[in-house]
Amino acid sequence: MGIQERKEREKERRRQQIMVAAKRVFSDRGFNKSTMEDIAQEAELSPGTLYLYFKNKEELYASLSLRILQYLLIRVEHVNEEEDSGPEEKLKSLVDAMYDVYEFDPLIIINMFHLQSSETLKNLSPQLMSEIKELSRRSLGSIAQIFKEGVDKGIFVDRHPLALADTFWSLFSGVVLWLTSKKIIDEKKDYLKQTLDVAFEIFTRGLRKT
Amino acid sequence: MGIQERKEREKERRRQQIMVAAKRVFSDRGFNKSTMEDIAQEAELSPGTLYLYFKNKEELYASLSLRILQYLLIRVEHVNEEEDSGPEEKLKSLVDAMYDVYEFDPLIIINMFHLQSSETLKNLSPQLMSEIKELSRRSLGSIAQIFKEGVDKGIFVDRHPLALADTFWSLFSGVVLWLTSKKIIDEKKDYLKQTLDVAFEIFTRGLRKT
Amino acid sequence: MGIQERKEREKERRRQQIMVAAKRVFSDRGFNKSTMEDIAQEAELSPGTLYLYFKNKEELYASLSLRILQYLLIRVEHVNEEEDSGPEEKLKSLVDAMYDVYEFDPLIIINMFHLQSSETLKNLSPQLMSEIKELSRRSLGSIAQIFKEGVDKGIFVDRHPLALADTFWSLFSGVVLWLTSKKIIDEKKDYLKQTLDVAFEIFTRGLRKT
Amino acid sequence: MGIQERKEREKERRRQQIMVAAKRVFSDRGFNKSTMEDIAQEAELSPGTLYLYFKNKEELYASLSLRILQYLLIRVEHVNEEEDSGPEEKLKSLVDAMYDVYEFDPLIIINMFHLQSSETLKNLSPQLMSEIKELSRRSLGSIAQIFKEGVDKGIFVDRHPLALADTFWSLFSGVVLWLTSKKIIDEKKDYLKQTLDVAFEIFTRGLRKT
DNA sequence: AATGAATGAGTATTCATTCAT
DNA sequence: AATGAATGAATACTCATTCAT
Repeated sequence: MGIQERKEREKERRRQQIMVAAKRVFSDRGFNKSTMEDIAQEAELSPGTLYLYFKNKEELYASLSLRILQYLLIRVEHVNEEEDSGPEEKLKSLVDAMYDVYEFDPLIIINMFHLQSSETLKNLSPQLMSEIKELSRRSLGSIAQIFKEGVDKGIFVDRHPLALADTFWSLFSGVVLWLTSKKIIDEKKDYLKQTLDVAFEIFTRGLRKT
Repeated sequence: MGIQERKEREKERRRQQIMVAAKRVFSDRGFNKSTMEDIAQEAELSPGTLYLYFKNKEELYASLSLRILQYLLIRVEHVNEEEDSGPEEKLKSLVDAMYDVYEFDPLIIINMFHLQSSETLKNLSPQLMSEIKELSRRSLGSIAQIFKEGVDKGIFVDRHPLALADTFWSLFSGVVLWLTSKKIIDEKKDYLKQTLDVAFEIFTRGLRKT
Repeated sequence: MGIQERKEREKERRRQQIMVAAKRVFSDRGFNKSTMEDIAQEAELSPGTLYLYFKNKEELYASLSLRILQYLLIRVEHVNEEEDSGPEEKLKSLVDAMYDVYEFDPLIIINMFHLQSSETLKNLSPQLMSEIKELSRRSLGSIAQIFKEGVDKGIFVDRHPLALADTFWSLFSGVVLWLTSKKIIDEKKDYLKQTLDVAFEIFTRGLRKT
Repeated sequence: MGIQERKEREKERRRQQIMVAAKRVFSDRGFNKSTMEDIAQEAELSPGTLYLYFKNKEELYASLSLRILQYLLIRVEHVNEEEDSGPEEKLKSLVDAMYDVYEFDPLIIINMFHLQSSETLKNLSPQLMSEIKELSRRSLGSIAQIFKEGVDKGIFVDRHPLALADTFWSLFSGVVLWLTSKKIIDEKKDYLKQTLDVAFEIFTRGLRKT
């Protein structure tokens, strides 16, 4: 391993360290209430150091989103590659994948939502932004592929696969957001898994042709 | 009409004037990018005046949410009161009601989501907060009532009515949020209504017992 | 005096108050070492208030320059309007005017120099910038007019009046800057008036045709 | 050549390398907008290395000034050593020398001016500061010597030679600064040489006794 | 009741300088 | 000697909120 390579690895480790801290702080306080100072403290670094690895606060935040999207894409593509599964089985695997993604980082939904603000996107480097767009597009496309297979085989109702993919994703993110919200308002917990189960069950039933 | 009462009415009118302005500004720029100055200007009032009617920025925002929730509750209760309708018809009316609520104020979803931030809730007066909680609870309860009827009559699958209500609400808010988000990222438009139709159709199909 | 007018006057007074404080602080420490906090303190105001009257630090600084330029232009035009004076007398009056301008605000030279930085001009509002340019142009034009008269009457050497005006201004500003600089390096004082006298005397002699 | 000496020479070469880079960067962006990082990059060194050769940013900047002053002194003393020239010829040579100095480093004027800031001088080592003072004093003294000769021989007007030297230097630096400034404000160019010619011509004429 | 000028705490970002390697 | 990653103090600017009029 050359010096160059070792340095590269060290640098990547630092980036990860910062992202882990940022994730914790952003999760706790949300984007606007989190300060770079907070994140620096959490990472046991100085504020200045953060800027050696991320152009600005927005880009640090977006980098978190990118990481989740990457994980999401990998999982979804993996589902699509299951050779022996039919559409129904793949849909089930997809639901499992979504659980995993959520557990990998519960922030995923809020991240995705945050990216909505056009103001936000102003400070993102074009490169990072196009990466995010691309990943988002590919993930959804991959999900749509599963539905297309079901539709083509006459197993799922004949609707546009992308509309089905949007519905699937909306159902997932809607439940997560809504229950996260309720958790705080009503102080209830752990209702999430059950509701997700009910939601996906009904969705799957509704999807079947007969 | 006594002087007292006339004053009260005048005060309420002012509140409404401010809320209308606030809704426009918040819709445009989102909560964090909107300044009290902006809202005051939109309402053709001075910043100081806003504080005569609302304790702070958070409370002004939450008041908007409250108004939408009130409208939501009225619509949903109205659906429940339809004497001659069966569960399927009521579900259909409910979907129509959701469209109306969304058109009454597209911010509804984002508002609901904003309330999630625990930081936010710190600045809310206990009274306003309990009103919001109560309305939220009653609206959901009223939605659940529709599902309960369907379940009881053996028309809908036998799941907990509140879980069904949560799913219904999640599906609606998820679609709105997700497509709002996509609109900006992918520059597409008007896909919302179609996707909502597909989503609710599948949900309704999935809900039926056979 | 109407309320509107009184308010306008009050506002102008505040602007002046801030400019006086800014002038003191900038004189003391120079542009870069002066903080808005310093100026606010000197003006016995809060930092935020400064921004109610000036868009940013650059614009506050440039406003000082503008004021001096206005004074300069008035003085120089006044010289040009002397009916009974010949070019020599006007040149003498011009020198007196320059003394006055310097005493009105010794910062004038440094201000003019500061405006040189193209970086600086980026933050100026186009309006303020064009005002400064215009005043600068007119002042120099007015000075050139004096020289033109002398040249036309065959009293001054036949050189381009604008070049003579530039030389005159350069001599003045050069002496001020250089001696200001020396004052600090060598801790000498009061040498300025003498040197300016010598400088202008030689310039005037050199200007005469024979 | 001993090892000690070779090291010394190597060290001096590095210093020069840094100063060349610094001159380029400072010329481009001015003192405040230039970062040590910029200079290090231009010199193809790391920021840390700069501090091995210069105590701080101020001292690096002042070292540039010192170098120009050294060049100035050499040129001026050379003029004084012209055996067969009379005061008028020497004055002409002096003007040529000033052109050369300016071309050697156009920053000279701005450098000299920068040293004015008393804040700046706080960070200079006493040694460097006294060197600069000394060089400045000797250069001016050498210029004054030329004027003294002219005054003594009855060729130049009878004024204090040092005052004449200050005037001469002020005229030169004033023209350079003023036209540099105008170049940016009015977008004109190449007017410098002409104006300097006019300025020095008038100065020379004004200096002659009759 | 209404105003709107004033406040001042809060924060992202920069960059000269240091120091472990 | 040279590096360059890390530091953290410094600062322009914003904006929710107050309060004298």
